[in-house]
Amino acid sequence: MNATRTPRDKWIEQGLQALAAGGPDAVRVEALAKRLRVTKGGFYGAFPDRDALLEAMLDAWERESTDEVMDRVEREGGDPRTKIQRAGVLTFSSDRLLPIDLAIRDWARRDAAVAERLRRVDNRRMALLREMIGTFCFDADEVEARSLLAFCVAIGEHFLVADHGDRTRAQVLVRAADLLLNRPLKTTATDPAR
Amino acid sequence: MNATRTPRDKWIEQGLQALAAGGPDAVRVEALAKRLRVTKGGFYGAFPDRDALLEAMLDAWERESTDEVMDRVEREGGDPRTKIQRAGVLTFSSDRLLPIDLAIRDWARRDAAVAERLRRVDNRRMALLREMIGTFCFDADEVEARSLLAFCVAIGEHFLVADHGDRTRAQVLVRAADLLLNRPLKTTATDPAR
DNA sequence: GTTCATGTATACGATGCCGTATAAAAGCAG
DNA sequence: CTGCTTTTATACGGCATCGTATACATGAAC
Repeated sequence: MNATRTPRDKWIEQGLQALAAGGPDAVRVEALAKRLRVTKGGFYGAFPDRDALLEAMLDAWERESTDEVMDRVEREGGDPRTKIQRAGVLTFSSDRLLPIDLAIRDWARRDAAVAERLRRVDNRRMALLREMIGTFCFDADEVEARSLLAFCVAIGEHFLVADHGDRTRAQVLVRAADLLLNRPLKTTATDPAR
Repeated sequence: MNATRTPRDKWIEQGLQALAAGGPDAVRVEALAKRLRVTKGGFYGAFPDRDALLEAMLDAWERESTDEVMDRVEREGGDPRTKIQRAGVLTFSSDRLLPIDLAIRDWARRDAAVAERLRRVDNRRMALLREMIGTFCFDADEVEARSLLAFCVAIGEHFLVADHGDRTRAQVLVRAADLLLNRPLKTTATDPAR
């Protein structure tokens, strides 16, 4: 019936890899074909044109990075903090999803349709963050601010190249997470006494 | 003596605009020539090849976004917080520098040489942040964490598309800045009493 | 105004890419 | 095995781009 020797999914997956590695401009039909050890002949049977592949890639990414992650987070349960941490791990520690995510963010700066998709995804992630931070912080404005900070650091961290002296980036991130996610947020500082 | 009708600088500037608008792949000799209302004939008198232009663009950007900004910050003086805020304004509120900065960050994820330049720039910015935050926070680890948070939000903010309900992004950012940069960092929350 | 250097236009070959057309090949049904 | 369907290879036209070559134009020096 349907043979489908190298199916749509293979093109989409290879396209996402190319996107992650070189941005949307790197998603080129013939290059993907080469990596699939095939010529582009079959591509135009699976997709009308290159734009259709880009759309399908975005569909796949959106589904994978919302529904699938959320499903797993909910299914495995746990308290709010555990859930949000798992969501973070599932998307931002994934060698697979993270580079795609970052590439799409840059892409979204130049393409309104991509930005619209990213908005849906980001809003769901922000909702998770709000929920978690709202369990220990009761000022709605501050919840929003902390959520934004947490999200920005999860993303922005990968766009910074600064060093931290003796410390590793991971160590600094742990401390930053403490500041944002621990209840008292006691500061070391400012000793009004002296 | 030297005529230089459309000099190197024009090509570099136009190249940076193209970079900001479409990433490194958008820096194409003939496209730049068109925008300069010229053909590419003269380009290869000013640069040996396209790569030389990219290098020159990075040189110009690096100089402009470190030395020039730092010079102005130092020259105009003020207390630490004023200085760091001015540095932030000069680079991240500039309609000119900001898009270039973001494009270079994405570029750096794929090109080690670009990443090395960005490292120099980011390290100088982090030094400013540490200096400022160190004026009210005396735990070195926390200074580092807050500096990273501040930097990440300055960058990451532009890669997020989430909404914030009734609030504007700017309002949430103000609150976030309060959390990071105001001394007590007292949290609303957690009332250990109840 | 003549001369010279330098920037500029135009034409060229080479490459890489898209999308189409057509023929070969490989799987499936009977 | 035969015939049909689906995937693949190959070849093509068209376009954009790079970098080179060469002739033209323009400003500066004299």
